Amino acid sequence: MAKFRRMKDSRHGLIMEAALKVFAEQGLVGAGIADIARTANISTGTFYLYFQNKEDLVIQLLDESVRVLRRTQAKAIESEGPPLLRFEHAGRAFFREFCGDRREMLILFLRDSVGVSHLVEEKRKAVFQLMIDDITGAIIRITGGKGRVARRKAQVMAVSIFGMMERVAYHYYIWQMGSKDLRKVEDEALVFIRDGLGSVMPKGGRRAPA
Amino acid sequence: MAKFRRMKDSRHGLIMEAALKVFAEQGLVGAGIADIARTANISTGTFYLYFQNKEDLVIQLLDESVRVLRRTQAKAIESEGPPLLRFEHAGRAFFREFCGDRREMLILFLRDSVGVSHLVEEKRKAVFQLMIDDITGAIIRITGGKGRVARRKAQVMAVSIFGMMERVAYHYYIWQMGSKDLRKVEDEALVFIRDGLGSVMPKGGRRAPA
Amino acid sequence: MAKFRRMKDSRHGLIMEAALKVFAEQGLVGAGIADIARTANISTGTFYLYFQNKEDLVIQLLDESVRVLRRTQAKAIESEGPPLLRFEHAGRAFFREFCGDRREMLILFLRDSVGVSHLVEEKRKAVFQLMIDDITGAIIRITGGKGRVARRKAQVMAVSIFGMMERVAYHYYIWQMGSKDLRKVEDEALVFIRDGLGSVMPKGGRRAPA
Amino acid sequence: MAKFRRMKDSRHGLIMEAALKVFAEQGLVGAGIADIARTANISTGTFYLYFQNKEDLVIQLLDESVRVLRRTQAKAIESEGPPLLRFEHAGRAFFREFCGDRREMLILFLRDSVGVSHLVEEKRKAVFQLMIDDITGAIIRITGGKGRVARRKAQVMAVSIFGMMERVAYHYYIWQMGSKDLRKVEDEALVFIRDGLGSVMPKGGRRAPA
DNA sequence: GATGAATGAGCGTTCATTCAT
DNA sequence: TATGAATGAACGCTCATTCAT
Repeated sequence: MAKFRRMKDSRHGLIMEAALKVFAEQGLVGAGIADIARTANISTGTFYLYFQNKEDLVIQLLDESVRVLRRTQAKAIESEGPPLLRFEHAGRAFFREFCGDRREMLILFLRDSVGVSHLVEEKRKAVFQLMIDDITGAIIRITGGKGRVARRKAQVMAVSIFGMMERVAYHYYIWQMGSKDLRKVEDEALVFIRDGLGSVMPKGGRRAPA
Repeated sequence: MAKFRRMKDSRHGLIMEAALKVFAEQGLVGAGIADIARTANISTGTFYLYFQNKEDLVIQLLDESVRVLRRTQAKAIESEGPPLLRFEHAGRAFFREFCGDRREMLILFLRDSVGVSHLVEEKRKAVFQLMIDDITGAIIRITGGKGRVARRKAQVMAVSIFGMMERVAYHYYIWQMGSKDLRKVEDEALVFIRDGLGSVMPKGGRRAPA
Repeated sequence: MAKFRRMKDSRHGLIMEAALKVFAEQGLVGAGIADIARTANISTGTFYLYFQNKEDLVIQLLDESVRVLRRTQAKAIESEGPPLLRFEHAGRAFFREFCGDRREMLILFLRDSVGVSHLVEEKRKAVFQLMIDDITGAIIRITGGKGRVARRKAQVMAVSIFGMMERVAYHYYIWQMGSKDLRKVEDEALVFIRDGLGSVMPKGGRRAPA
Repeated sequence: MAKFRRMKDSRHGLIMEAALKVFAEQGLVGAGIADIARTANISTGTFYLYFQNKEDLVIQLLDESVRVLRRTQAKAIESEGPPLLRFEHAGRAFFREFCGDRREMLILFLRDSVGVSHLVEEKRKAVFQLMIDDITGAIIRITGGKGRVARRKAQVMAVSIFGMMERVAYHYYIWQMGSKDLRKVEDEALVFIRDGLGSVMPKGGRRAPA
């Protein structure tokens, strides 16, 4: 549980941090094991003491990134207030605590791990499924929908919301295009989601944007 | 303009078709120039008569894919009816005519061209900017917003909508996860967008889903 | 059929010659692909145009060596004279035309290909079986033995004779230990075999040593 | 002398036993120091307390194997009866007590130590010389030959006989090809030798095969 | 003595790119 | 234009050996 609370504590974590940094700078393909090892101040041989191979590293990095992301989400969703507000908190946590504070993880997650190999892509599938399920559950809790139609509807929404968050993150945090006022961008994205959720809200649960 | 109306007409286009096929099957990293050449029934040497290098191929492929995508969008947006409906048509065209009919381009666009190299990533940035601008323009036309705030709002929406479409495409068309009823998925995604757009609509422009 | 009559004619053969030389000098383990390529005046990449990998090279080399060896044997066995004499010719051909003229093949065959990998060892098994069968057939022809007991006896003899030839070759040709008068060594080894064959000879087919 | 009477008594011997086992299973090249250490229940560091390096291990193993082999031979040769019979006993002892009971040593001796490195090959030369000298001595004792010609003749015979035994051992004990009735194989090999020895026997020392 | 984490030189192999034909 | 054999830099990975504890 505390295994990676501070990744730098262990050699294993140290290498992961170094890899994240190097990947963010050079891209996954452009970064060799030697680069990672150099950054982590170890030898290439030592790298293979902690990871089976480069693919294994990417998968572990993906795992860790998702663990971090879900932790921020879980904390936000457990905050006080009505469900919709807590949902909004989760969105804010994604932008601030993940995109902002763990930019390198974001880059690995959205950019470097895409289309790399069969195994990594399978891992991505699993990881996305997990995130989608989380969001789907939250939507169902908010909207109170029942039945398989409502479930599918909620799932499509979850996929949509996740896609939105991703692209906003890629656009404004990774590429740093468009408005630099990330707080406003974030607000508007969340309003968009809230209004999108409107159609499945039980009653007059929709309010004017803050 | 007519250069690629039918890619297979030219040698150049033939290679691009072959590359799309091979990339979709083996991934960009897993596919060598030799594989592409074999599929296109040419020699590796000939490949370099038409493309500077692999990167150039990817960039041209990206260009062509976006050209195709924008053509379907332009056609849909030019259809008859109120702006919101035409916007919806564009969404449908994306799913049916691009994701469905040009799956290989979709895969290149969303999977294989991600995080490949600096140059390709720059191209992606440019291409995404283009698409975002298209959508932003359409949103402004629909909502009639004015001023820089409305513009930024519209842009964030455009980014959000594009992200949604992407992830839905990736999830249901590339990974083929979740519901197999693509028509329903598509409907629900579009409803979600339409409701999201609600907050910036001039008046009671929102209707119940079809 | 004429594929390797003169190995140097083809690039493929050129590499094989180079490899034989390098292996004989540095041993199979001590010789890298780079060494072979340098000796053959090609690049490492070119090596892989002609051979799948190092193991494949060894197996092809083994194949070629055995082909050469069997050709000398076949030619000798087809000479004129009584069976026993022709058998003796084959022995002489082994020493002079294989051990003497193709020393590098001998070294690969008896030294470098031993215990290298599962695949190579399997190849060796097959190749030895072939040689043993050749000799077994010749013995049966000479002694006129019939039945399964005679066959097993002939096979054990064949294995024994082959082992003898091998060790004499290794001792005097590879290690170059003991007497330098290879002609005399060869004579005595062949006499030993002839006398050993005595026990299965039909009648008074045994003569005093020359 | 008593150092290895029971190899397992000492740590040193324990490692040697483990190495023999691992080499027989994985081949010398396929077996790493780590594998040997694991099998011997020690750490890789400890390995280097007892052996200078891998090469040293192989050389010591070769030494020990030959020591064991020569002990069985010496015991057999000291048995009662006429010289030729005692010689035959030695042959039987080789098959039963070495090939059969110490198969792992046989494998190291005939397969794994071949063509490994310059140093190991030198050791092999020395070790083979020793064995050849033993046999040469025995042959001279049996045949009563005198002079340098007889000596060379005896040496070639010794080399031949050793080669025979080797190949029979490799074929039937290591590869386990051909007849499974090892007793009969052994008988026939020994008869072959006895008859081969005939030419140098003083008088009518040759008998019909058993 | 005993450990086992750390090392790093070295290897086999790939593949985008070139160029003589 | 078209070819495809040739290139060689670059990579991932292994493993015998060392040494601080």
